[in-house]
Amino acid sequence: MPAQLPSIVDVARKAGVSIATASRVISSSTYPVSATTREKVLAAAKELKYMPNSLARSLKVQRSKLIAVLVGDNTDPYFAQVARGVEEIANAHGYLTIMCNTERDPARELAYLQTLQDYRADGFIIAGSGLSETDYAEQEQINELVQKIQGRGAAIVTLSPHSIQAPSIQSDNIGGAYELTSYLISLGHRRIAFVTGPAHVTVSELRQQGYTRALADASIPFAPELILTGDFTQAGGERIAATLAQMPVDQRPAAIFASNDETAFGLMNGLRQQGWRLPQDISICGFGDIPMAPMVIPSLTTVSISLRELGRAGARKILSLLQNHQTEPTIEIMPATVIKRDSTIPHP
Amino acid sequence: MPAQLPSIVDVARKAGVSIATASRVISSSTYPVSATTREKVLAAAKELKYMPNSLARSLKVQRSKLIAVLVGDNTDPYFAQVARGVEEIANAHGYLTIMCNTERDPARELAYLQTLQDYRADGFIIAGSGLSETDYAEQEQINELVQKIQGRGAAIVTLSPHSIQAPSIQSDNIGGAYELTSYLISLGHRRIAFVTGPAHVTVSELRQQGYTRALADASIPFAPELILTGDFTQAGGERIAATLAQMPVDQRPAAIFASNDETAFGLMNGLRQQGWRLPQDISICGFGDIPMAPMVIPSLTTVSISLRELGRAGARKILSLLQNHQTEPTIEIMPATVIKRDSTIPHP
DNA sequence: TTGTATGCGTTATCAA
DNA sequence: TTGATAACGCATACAA
Repeated sequence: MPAQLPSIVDVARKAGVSIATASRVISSSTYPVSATTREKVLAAAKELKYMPNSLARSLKVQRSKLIAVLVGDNTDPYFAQVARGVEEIANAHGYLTIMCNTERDPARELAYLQTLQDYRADGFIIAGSGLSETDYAEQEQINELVQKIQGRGAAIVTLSPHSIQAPSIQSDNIGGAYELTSYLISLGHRRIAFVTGPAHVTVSELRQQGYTRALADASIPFAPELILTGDFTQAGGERIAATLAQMPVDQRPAAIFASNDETAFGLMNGLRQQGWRLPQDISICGFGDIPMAPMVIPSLTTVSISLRELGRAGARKILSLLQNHQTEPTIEIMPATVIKRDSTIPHP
Repeated sequence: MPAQLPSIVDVARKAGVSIATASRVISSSTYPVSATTREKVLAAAKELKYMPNSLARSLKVQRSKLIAVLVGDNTDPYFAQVARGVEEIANAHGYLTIMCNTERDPARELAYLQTLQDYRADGFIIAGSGLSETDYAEQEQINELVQKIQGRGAAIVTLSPHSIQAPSIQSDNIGGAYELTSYLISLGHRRIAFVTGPAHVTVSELRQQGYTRALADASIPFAPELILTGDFTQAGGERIAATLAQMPVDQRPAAIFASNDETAFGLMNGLRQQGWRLPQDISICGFGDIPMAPMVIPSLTTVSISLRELGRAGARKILSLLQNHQTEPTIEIMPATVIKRDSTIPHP
């Protein structure tokens, strides 16, 4: 038998004022209320330990102060950092952050969009799971839903390339990969392998573009056999390490650029188990600069994309969109910087 | 000029039925509705692309289907795993998970509790930030708030020792630490150091208890100088490594038990910089078994406490509490198991 | 099986 | 400056 919480009606009664005036002081409206009655209301509220019902308020004012952050997996350091940045800004502005793990599954992404549309979330930050594939089943429904969400005045921002038509803030995947590859080249490496992420994940594809361009700009011929298929996991990296060990010695790459840090860790671990010495036998680098990157031995050369700042920027964008309603799919790029560490050394 | 979304009134009108019947089929109530009218309503809803307003529903039925998960920092792998487990179960049961980073600050914890009480969250999972200190300023307010939350039928569960009086599910910190210490002893070590967490963090204190008991049971005298003060961070571990290197050789520990994995990583890194060889010069182990633990070299011996399962258990507990209203501060213990890896070797 | 009407707790409009 | 009341969108007790 749960007890009822006092409502604003109780506060008004106890203070001996109308429910309207009670509401005015509680909601700290700009509407004029005399100092004395304000005090009375405040006193009554405190005495009753009144706590406003945000659901009722949200229903009435048509904004929930809820922000959904859709991530592939909140356990992944990449998404964790982004989500943290979002929560930081959101919380500072009185918004709540709802964590949605889509598992990079469009069906789950759609389901969460739907659920949070039902809750009338004010903002949606799509942090990942951007698939380049243009024909997955949910595509159409998602786009339609996005339209409705924007139509009712809610804001959507994507933080990676995505089929969703909405403003986007992205880290400089191409530029970062270009710089990193160029750095490897400057170290004297020419046979540089690239490990992709899961199929159709756009950030991986963009990084590959940067890699390809850097090679081209250095007039290094592209070698298809040096493109290895990973999946953004450590296990995937280890699998590739096994493959690498099978390659004829003269075909082996002198350096490997893994499209994310986890994969690089898997590579390091796997290669070491095969008896390779790091970084003497091969230079390895990753992408993302997750917290563990400086900790491993040898410390990992990688690209820092300031995930937390990306999350902050996304949240700020949501807040500004909520002010001046805009839906054009503009795109802002956040800088990425190469972090040189010990896992990459000059070519012998 | 945001467009209005269709309401159930529109659906009812379009279907040519009363609001009540429309509501019955939309909310899939058990209330009998003829097949034909049901079809009409469904058709109207689909045509209007109707999406129910969860805020209104929540306000009416007095349950929000919101679960708050209070963590110290969602970026910390410990909390990330727990939160993932919570979200997994919550989502499967139609609940939304709200991420609250308290930064281990009681003031922020209180603020979030308050905010989510305002949103009438159905469940609160306090995953961390349990302080053993009994006299921080917010103590009283938090307890009072907890009473009100439980009083209105919402559920609270803590996942670590906490001053909050509520059902709790905890991993076996004492037992795990006891087993781990015993394992070190079985390897022949006698001078075993213990690195604490931040002051007053209870999980750290419990782990220390396990450590102390294991020593006592093995009749190894307790050496106060072997208790080192850490803070659960890598940087803290590195700091301690520097201290360790200063110690007279004959006073140095043969093994170190760091109260969490991050600290152990910091130790490993710091000691290596001082020229120590691992694990030959010293055995190191941690607590938590975060994803990185098997990846570092040497792989880290630690205690696995199945964080994700802890999160799941917490969420399940919330769901069951929502059924049979209970507030007694019972406590369930989840097993912890020692994971033996390469960072610990027999004493020479 | 369907419909009417009330209320969940707010805010906002209008009149006083 | 204050107050009565409608409305936000939905679910349900009660009537029919």
